[in-house]
Amino acid sequence: MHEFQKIHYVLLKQHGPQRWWPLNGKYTGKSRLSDEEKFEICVGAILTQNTSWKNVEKALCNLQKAELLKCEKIANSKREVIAALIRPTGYFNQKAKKLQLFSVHVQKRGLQAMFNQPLQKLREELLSLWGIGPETADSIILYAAQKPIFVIDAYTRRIFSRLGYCREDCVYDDLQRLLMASLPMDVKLFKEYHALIVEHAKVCCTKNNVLSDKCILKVHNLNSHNPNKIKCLPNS
DNA sequence: CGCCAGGGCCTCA
DNA sequence: TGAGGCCATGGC
Repeated sequence: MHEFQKIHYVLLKQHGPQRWWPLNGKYTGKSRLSDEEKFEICVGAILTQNTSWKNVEKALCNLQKAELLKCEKIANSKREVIAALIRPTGYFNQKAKKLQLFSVHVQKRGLQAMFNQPLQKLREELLSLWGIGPETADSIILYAAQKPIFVIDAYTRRIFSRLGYCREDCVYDDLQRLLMASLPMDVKLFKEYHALIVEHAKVCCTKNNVLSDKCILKVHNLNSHNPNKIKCLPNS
């Protein structure tokens, strides 16, 4: 078994199934999603940019209560109305713009038509939108469109850099290629793996806490990887 | 008070 | 391409 699969197994054993993506506060982990649910995931993916999920939940709740958590509603509302509702997530002016540009695009394009494309086509289309970067695009692809791609975020970089596989400031696509090269293209695996990374980072791999002794990855000696053996990700 | 949180865009060299 | 500034709230 490759080490990346072993790490997933160990994290799963410690933290249990995460059942992402959370939908209106609940973790169901279901794979059949309505268009409304898919859209809600997209909204959450945008709102959680550099923001704790707690604050995103408040914003989603506000949108829900105002009955604006729908593509057409967000697309046709006033910018200030959206901004006020998503205020708890911070960057509310920018994010209101991002949500509206995304919603207008989806409205014109059609969610199904977009998501039915091959993965790379979908990724290019998402990345062409203002406000959608690689992590947000990949979160949408994996959790909303349910196509196999590994989401890289600050937690992923932190954990895998501390395990010796990359630099903490490594290039997004480089780390993504490294991880995906040794894992089966499995949507459920990628969903759970990413969720487990987030959970693990929150619980015992925080910024100021470098692989503590209670960290299961350290216990299993999975941090013995030598970056000189397998080529450390080039940053330049 | 400071740091951090499931980033991304813009500018400038 | 890369470093640095900017966006901004809430929890601890």
